This record gives sequence, C-alpha cells and structure tokens, in this order.
Amino acid sequence: MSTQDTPVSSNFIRQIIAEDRHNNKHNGRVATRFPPEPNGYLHIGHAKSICLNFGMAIENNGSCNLRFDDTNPEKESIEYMEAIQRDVQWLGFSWDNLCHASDYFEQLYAYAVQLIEQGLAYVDSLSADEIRAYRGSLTEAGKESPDRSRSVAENLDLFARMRAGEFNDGDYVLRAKIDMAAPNINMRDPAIYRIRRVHHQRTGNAWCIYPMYDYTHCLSDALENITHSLCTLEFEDHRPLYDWVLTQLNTPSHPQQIEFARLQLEYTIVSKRKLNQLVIENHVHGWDDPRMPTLAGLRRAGFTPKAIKDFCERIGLTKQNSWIEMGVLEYCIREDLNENALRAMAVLQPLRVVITNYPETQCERLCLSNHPQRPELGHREVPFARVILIEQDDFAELPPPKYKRLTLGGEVRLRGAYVIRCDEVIKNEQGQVIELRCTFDEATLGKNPEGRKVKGVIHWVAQDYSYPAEIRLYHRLFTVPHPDNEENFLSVLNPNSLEVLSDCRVEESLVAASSEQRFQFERTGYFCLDAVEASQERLIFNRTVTLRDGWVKE
RNA sequence: UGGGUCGUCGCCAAGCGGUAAGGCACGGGGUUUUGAUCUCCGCAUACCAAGGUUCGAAUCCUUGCGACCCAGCCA
Repeated sequence: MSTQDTPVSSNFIRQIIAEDRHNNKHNGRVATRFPPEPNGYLHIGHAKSICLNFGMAIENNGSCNLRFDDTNPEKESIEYMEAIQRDVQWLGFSWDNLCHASDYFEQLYAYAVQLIEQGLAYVDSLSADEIRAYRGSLTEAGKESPDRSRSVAENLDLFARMRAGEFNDGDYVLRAKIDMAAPNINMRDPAIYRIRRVHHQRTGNAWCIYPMYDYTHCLSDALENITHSLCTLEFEDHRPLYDWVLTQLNTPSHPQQIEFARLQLEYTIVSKRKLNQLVIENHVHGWDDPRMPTLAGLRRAGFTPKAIKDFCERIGLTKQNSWIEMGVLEYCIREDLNENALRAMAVLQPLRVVITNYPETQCERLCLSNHPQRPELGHREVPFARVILIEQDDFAELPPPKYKRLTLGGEVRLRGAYVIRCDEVIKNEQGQVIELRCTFDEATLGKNPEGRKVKGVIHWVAQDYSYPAEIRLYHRLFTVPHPDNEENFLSVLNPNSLEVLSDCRVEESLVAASSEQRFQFERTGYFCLDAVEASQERLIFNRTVTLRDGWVKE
C-alpha cells in the first residue's frame, strides 16, 4: 500500500509481479511474507521490507504473512516476538497468517528424511573446524567429507538418533549433498541441521536438532504457498540453494526469491547486532530510546506510521547499494506533522520579560488558532500577563546581521499577542542578561502597528500561567554518515546525542496533552509527549524533529 | 585465471532503441503575526570509460574500470 499523497513509482519488483499476474503465473495470485528473526527489535530497515511485502499484497489483492524465522533459539525470545507484532501493527499492517518456522519443524524433519532417502543428504561427523577446512576457499574447490558416502540406511539411523538426543552438540550435522567443487560456496554441501540442546521459546525441549536458515526458509515459503519471496541482496548467492531444495522435494509450490537492496540511512546503523550492543552496553536507554532507528524508538520520538510509510515509498526500490540522507526521513515527518500537529508555545530556555506598562494583576485570555492553515482544528485560550517568558535566543544585545528578533530599543511581535519594545536590559554580576523591561503597544493586538513595520515574531508564555516541563532534544546518534565503515562504531557515537532541558515552561493547554500526542511548538520544532516517563505531574516532551530553518546565519 | 550483483544530477530514482521524469538537498523571487508552511523559478548537451551496431543508443554488442556480497554447525 502507499499513502494516498505519495505518487507510486515503478520499481522492478512491481514490474515482475505485474508481469507474473499478466501471465497468470501462480494463477494470478500474489502471496508474500515478512519473515523477521525474533532476535531484536524492528528498525527502519525492516520498515522498508514490511512496506514492500505488505504493500505488494495489498496492491495486488493478495496476502501477506508475518512469519517468525525462529530456527536459532539461542538468540531469540518471546519479548522480541511480541515487540515485532506490536511494531508491525503500529505501522498499520495486518497479517493474513501469523506463522512460525518452528511450526514446520515436524514437516521439515520429514523432508530431511526424504532427502536422505534420495541420497541427497548425509550425516557428517566432521567438526565445525574440519568442515571449514574441507570447504575450500573462494578460489579453490572444497574436498568431500569421508562421511559423504555413508549409506542411506546409516544416515537414516544417525539422523533419527540426532533427533532422539543421543549425541552432544556439534557431534554431527546433516548436510545436503550437492557439489564440493561448486563455485558458489553455498552449494558446497551446506549444513541443514545442527544439534543444539537449547530450550526453544515455542517448542520448548521437544527438539535438540534445529534446521538452518537456507533449508528452512524456502520450505516455509513453499508450505505457505508464497508466490514472491522478497529478501535482501546478501541472499542472492543463496538463491541456487533455495531453488535446489525445492527442486529435490515435492513441495506444494515453488516460490520465486527476488532480492532488493537493504536500506542504509546516514548517521545511523541498522544492524541488529550493533543495535543490541548499544542497548546492552547502555549507550542508549533501551530499544525504544528515541535516538534509536528502531520503530519503537522512532515512535517514541514522535514519528508517525504515515511518515515512515511515505519514506519507504519515496526512497525507491532497486538492487543498488545506496545511502539515504537523513533529510529524506526528516522531510517526511515534517510534512505529516506540519499538516496534522496542533500548534502550541513552549519556551525551552526562558528569559524573564516584564511589561512595565501592563497592569500588575491583569491576565487576558487570548485566543490563538491551533493551526494557521486549518481553522477547523479550532483554537485555544492562552493567558497573557505582565510577566512573560521568552526564549533567551530571541533577544540579542549585539544582534547579528539580519536579526529579526528582540534587541535593545527594538520591537518584536509576541505571537498571537502584542508588539513589545525593549527598554532596558537587566544583568546579574556575571554580566548575563537575566531580565528585560519592555513596554507593549496596546493597539497591536490582532493588527499591525501604524507607521512602522515589525518584522520579527517570537513565541512566549506568561510566567505565572505556564507549566514546567522537561524537554529532550535528540541529535544524531553518530558523528559520521557511515558509522558501519568504522573499525569501531562505538568510537563515532555522538556523546551529545541527548540534550535534556529541564527548566522549560509550556503553555497551559499542554497540561492536557495525551500520551504520544504530537505538537508543533511554534518556531522550535515538533514534539511529542513522552509515552514512557511523562505523567500529569511531570511533563516530558521529546523533540521529533526541528522546524526547517531557512535563516542563513553569518 | 572463484562465484554473484550493481554503476543515470550532492543523495535517492524513473527510463526497457526515438532523442534525460520525479523527489530530497541546494540557490533565488513572492506571500506570511512561526526566519515554518505555501508558492514561483533555477538546478545532468548528459547517463562509469572506450570502442562498435543503428537513420537514431542511457537503453543492444564488445572490452575495460570501479563498487558491493559470499569461505557460520547465524539469519
């Protein structure tokens, strides 16, 4: 599926599927699957695959399964399975069937027995090291294992005993008998079953042998009657093995594997192993840390499913290794939030301003629009009083060229309120500006002053009618665009990726913000009420992304 | 002198023999009580290179060059 506003462009997989339907291949049916291993949280790279697989199914009136590739219990867990389902649903997709490779273990075992009977698989007693040595190298053919000629009867017996738990881990493996001289190393008698006495999150202790990916994946696809098995480029070399297994066995179908380039996003990483390391070693505060490129992290930062799906459509789909600039993702979330987030005012680094000609005890409740371009989104009341707070950055004693905000003796518009003039700057002993004394022009509420132009507009809150909040600003997690190229990716972690501002003040209306609700704090960016740590008593907003800043500073 | 894959604008990406779409980024103009949004304009005589086929080539052929992936009992 694609969002309605993103034009759908042609890509090679769309073309293949369209052609297959035209030729009535698979009776015109389209069935895909998203097959994560439950060994970590889903990240933005998975989103590309999710959008592709579910998208092709939706576009073609087909089906898409969520299938857990759970054949390596050592690294997998229920927590990850649950998180993955949550994230896929959050993105807005529904699977046709929830599947697990482990559901096919019995069937897979039976197929392996068939392979043995056909003389196409054998039990090998070589150690892992020996198998590696026998495999040859990129330029030299491998050697055949002495066990390659084991009789069918003996193989059958040994394989049954592997399953029965008669051997220790590593004593034996079941190998496909293909070709030790094959130029494609994946075809040099790959292992298809190994012994692992590990408790499996779903099958418990029922098995002590587990099938390998290459053997499991193609058969799982075939058993689910998948038509197009979409995966990333690194599996290209595995396709001959995928097809070999399905050709030898009499399976319900023979899906077509098609490979595409995985997403690489600048200034971040999408390796589950490395993301896991960031979590384990506490470089971030969990898988859902807003700095993480995980779906859980992006969600907590305030990204929307719509923006992420839009992003996945915009970046295209090819077989070219490429790096996407952060700007594309930022554009997508800004586009969505600009249209849909309510506006509000928050002062991140307050500077006290006393409006000397404003009555001491007066408080006006000004009416501000929730969205300048969408009046149907309503308006709200914002209290205005004698003492207000503005952003420290919005005042400059020595303004740089083209500065449009407040200066000593200068005027500025308070957003939705009056024009004020700064008459006096008050400093502490260290010379820091701690207060501004200003006067307001009563005639400028809702209209421009006469005879002069005020070019600047700044946001504000009334000191006594605002609320304290913590605001977390997130910066890129890494200091270089391609952290993966680094010898040690941790060495290029950005030490300042999290900036916590604890003295912020937000307008009254934000007290009613709901969990995960997103806002535009005018002039500063898009923010989201933190879903984990915020409460009625403690307002915490996460910055999703800044506003575009077209101001060229000198 | 192993195998597989890929080379079109700073970053993505259409193009499928008829004379280089689009998006992001960037530069400039206009509107604006957000330096936002919106809007207008600009942005590859050129498709890794060199040959060849053709009336015509980014598209076909040849030869180079460059990049990525593969030697887990991981996926």
